[in-house]
Amino acid sequence: MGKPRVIYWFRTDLRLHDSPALQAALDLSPDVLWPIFTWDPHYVYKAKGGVNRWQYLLDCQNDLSKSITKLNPKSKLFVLREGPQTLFPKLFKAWGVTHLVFERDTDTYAKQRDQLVAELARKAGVEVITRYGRTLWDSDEIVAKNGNKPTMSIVQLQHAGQKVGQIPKPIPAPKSLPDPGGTPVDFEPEEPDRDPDLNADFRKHKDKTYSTIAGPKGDFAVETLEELGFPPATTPHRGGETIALTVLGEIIANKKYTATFQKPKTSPAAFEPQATTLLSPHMHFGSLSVRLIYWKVQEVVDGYGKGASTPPESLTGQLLFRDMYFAAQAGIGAPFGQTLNNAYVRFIPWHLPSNTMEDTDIGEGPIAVSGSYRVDSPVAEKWFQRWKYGVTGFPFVDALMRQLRQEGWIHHLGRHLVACFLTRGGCYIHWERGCEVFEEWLIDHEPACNAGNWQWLSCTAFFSQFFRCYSPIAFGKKWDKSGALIRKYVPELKDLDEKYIYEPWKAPPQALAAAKVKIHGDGLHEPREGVYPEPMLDFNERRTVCLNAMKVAYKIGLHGNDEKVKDGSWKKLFEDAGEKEMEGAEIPSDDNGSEADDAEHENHKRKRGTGGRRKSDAVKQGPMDRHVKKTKAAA
DNA sequence: CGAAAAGTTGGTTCT
DNA sequence: CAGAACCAACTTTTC
Repeated sequence: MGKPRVIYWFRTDLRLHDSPALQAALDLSPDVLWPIFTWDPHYVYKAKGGVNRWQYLLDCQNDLSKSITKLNPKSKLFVLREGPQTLFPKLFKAWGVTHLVFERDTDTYAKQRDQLVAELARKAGVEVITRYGRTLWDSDEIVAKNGNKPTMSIVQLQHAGQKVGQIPKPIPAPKSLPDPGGTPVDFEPEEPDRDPDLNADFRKHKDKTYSTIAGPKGDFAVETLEELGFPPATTPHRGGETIALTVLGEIIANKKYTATFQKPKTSPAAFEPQATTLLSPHMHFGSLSVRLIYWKVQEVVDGYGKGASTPPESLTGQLLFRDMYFAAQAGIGAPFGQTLNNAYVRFIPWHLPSNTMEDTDIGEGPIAVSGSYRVDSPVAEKWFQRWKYGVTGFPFVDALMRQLRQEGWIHHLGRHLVACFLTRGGCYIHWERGCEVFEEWLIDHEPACNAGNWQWLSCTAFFSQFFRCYSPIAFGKKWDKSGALIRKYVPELKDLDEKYIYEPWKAPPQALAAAKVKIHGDGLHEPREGVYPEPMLDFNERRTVCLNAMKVAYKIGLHGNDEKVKDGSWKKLFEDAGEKEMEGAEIPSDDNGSEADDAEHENHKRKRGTGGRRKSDAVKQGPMDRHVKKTKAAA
């Protein structure tokens, strides 16, 4: 056998610093090394991601490619426009590959994809080498040390982490890279299944991807938004390892900020600058190593002496929570992101529940939830649309939701507020609906952290003190009395008196006239200029309803894997307990119900299957990141 | 084992 | 206006 001819497959580790897998590739002393990125059809078509996250990905790829070229002018990031599942067998042969090296991925879809690729490599006689560097500790090792159970609390994670051992120290970036070999692509390209293209609505024109493997110019260049058919991004946040390292450098240069950071004391209303580090999207794309952050911060903390904050509030504490969610995901597996078949999450009969694969007749797989949901209550559906598009009539909620949609990022505590409001603290809508919206819009969207946090905030798992309920009025006021965040993101209210900025429906006519704003309608239909919607619900009333309903649900104590949850007999338990607020029960409302059907244009209707549910229920199609493997149902 | 304390980040009222 | 007491009461961890 000749000298190693190595493909380094970049995926969610778009960096050169502290990459154990890249180090492993270089340790082979390769004759040639191709740094490549493949277009995953799941990412392009099946995962709903707004243009802002795409922009961030392209930023990371462009920066990485430049950094590679700096180390070796003959090399760069070779972007191949075909799915890895079909591309690799052809590539192994055409390029004479001996080794394939990559960083292990974490979520269910990615693990299945990697398993398939490893099998294809084995058949082609290509050796596969993987390393792990996505979290502080290897999540599988954490699970093993936690008694083969998912980590459902930070204490469990900390104890398991101690048993696993010291967090690996960062590996320096390589000083040189081998030449790439030849890159013939004289084989038949294969287009992936584009149906459904969950991003179709966002595209300006049909995407031109997959027409040629090496891209429009045949040079394996990084793709553009134009090529993907997307309009320009709206986010001010930009990606790439160079920026990430600069930002990290600035953070640790401020020793006091770094060493005394206390998350609960950072303001969700701060935006220029924001109160937290905004390193999460860099961690998501792997343009910054979490271990590098950990050790750089720890160094500052060690040198700071008295007064430094400690986990879980401190900066490193935030990283521990991230690891906790990854190890929870690793321990629970495929059902982690859903209620159904998940023994670790409570069953609560929220409105707008997910359809199962059975419900929709689109097959079955390790993921039991189809990505679509049932409209059990027109009022709830309308509340959901108003929440999603930032027209609830509660200015702080709306400011946060609009900031999220425009910029792809909001402060963690802001996420708490809007999540609590949608679920247990207002609308009583299923956390999976909110999880899907975040999945679509967050530039730092991480399946494990997103689902975990939604479970936390809805008191479904990880957290249970449901009587602690965020107020859409009081919570924002505490941080931002003058309403600066509202004035920026809800410009209709920018001139309203401070006294009414959190509750504009209470403003007297003179105050509204002075601010040139009318309080009217539901925000979904009227022109937005000069008009701000009425509050969509009575918060205090709904808070009481939700809290009581949560109490009943906790007492009944069903979990996602209970037979009663699957066969629908849960309903009798709740009815016997005298509970009225639950899936299938219409929400009493003065005027909200009548217009609810109008909101339906936002989503495609999907044909219903035989799930034993009422035929009249409307069905909505949502994102399908968790929708891993669809095979036609046998029957 | 059982009781007590703790748990990343609530709200309101009173001092 | 900062801080404590209270609200009503969950699960996990510690002692």
